[in-house]
Amino acid sequence: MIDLRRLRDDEAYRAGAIRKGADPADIEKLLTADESRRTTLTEVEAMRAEANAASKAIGQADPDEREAKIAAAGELKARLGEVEAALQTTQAAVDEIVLGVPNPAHDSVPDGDEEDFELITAVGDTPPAPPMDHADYGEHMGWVDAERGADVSGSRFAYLRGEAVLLEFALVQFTMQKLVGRGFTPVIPPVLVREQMMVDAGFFPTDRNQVYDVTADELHLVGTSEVPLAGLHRGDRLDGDALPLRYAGFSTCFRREAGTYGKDTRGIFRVHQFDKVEMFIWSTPEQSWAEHELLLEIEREILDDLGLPYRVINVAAGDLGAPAAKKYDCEVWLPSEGTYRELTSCSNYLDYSARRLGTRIKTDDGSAFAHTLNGTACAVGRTLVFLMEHYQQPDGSFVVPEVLRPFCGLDTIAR
RNA sequence: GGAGAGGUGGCCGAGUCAGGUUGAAGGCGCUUCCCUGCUAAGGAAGUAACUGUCGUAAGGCGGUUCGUGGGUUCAAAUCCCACCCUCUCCGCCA
Repeated sequence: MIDLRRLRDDEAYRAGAIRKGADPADIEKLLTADESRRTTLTEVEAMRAEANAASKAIGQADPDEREAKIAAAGELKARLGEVEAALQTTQAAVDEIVLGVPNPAHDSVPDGDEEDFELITAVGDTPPAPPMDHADYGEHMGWVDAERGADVSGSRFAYLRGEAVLLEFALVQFTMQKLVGRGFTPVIPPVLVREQMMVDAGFFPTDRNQVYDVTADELHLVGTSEVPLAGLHRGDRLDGDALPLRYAGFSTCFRREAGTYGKDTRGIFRVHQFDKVEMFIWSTPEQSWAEHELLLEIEREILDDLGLPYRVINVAAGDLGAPAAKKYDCEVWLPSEGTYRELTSCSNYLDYSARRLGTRIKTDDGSAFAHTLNGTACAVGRTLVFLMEHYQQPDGSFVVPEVLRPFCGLDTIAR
């Protein structure tokens, strides 16, 4: 949620929101609505003070004065009711717009849209297409059964079988071990959450149609463990000395992928269900940019360890999600398509999410909102896609990346 | 799934079944000071959050909050309704 006061007072802040595509007219409307809300609030509070004083006086009044005083207080209350109704109206006007205003982009974020990213670095060679793309190769190895998946659950569902499952577990173990070494606390969170959690984590109402609902119990399947990880400190007052708090969540992720018909229909590149290790950090405002770089460093290290060629981009303002002030994408070379495709990313939300979550940090002179950051450590299914293309051999066999061998006990898998 | 008990400030815990100076007794913890070779013990004072507004500031004046949301009332921690959560017992279960 946007900081209304800063939006009012800080020109650059406002400009950052507009760079992300916020309508300047909406912002004007919001500021006007908030102005009128605060005026009305002052009025209401003055009247409440009067009413409170009147009630208090009744408690101390002589019995014979009571009747008159109660009647007077009653009138006061009626008038108060009218002004309170007006307050509700202005508050509703603010609420309607405020959740739609995105977090302003950071100064270091380039202007523009999807294609206007800033290239940070590119690592490794970009090989030509292998004999089989990942979809064919998955079938060849008996690792992916998309047909049966579709029979059982519909399109974009697949069975993962055989060594692919062992590779999945190896990836998870490898990633977790690395993160524990970096001071992350491993977490397996709930994957079904209440509506309020979705709202507080910033996914509702904007991404409602991407989420599966379990209507009978009014629960929602999370699209990422970021949601329940955000809930881990909702409403807390954190001790500044204990920060940063780093969590590594492992969970299955469920996404409806509405609006992607026809895109990425081969194999398991884009599916409704996959497993992911997600990093989530609670930080002080002073530390958060350093933590953002740390997330990128870890993501790069994982890709380096897996021997995948990739590039890092600084995503342009217009292509950032609403809560992110800055986001790096790590895009890995997908040989069959001859292009880089997103595998991981990391974002700094600053205090945008914490404001809604109500997560504060105790400070000497009061409190401040925490900063939250998140990043993909390993999106398992999609990582397998890249491994299948980069590690398949001309004879159809598969060479297991060095770093995964200790975790799955395999080195070369022949067919 | 059935039956009960309960959710109060950083923590413990009164107050709720006679609604009114109770934002909330008492204790613990914490901060400052006094005493004291040091420490412990003892003594004194202070100690909720959020928010509006005024002020350069210290701070002042208000509002809101006793699980959450509604309701009754001039007035609600206290009464009513719904929901959430925790605990105990029974049943069921990986």
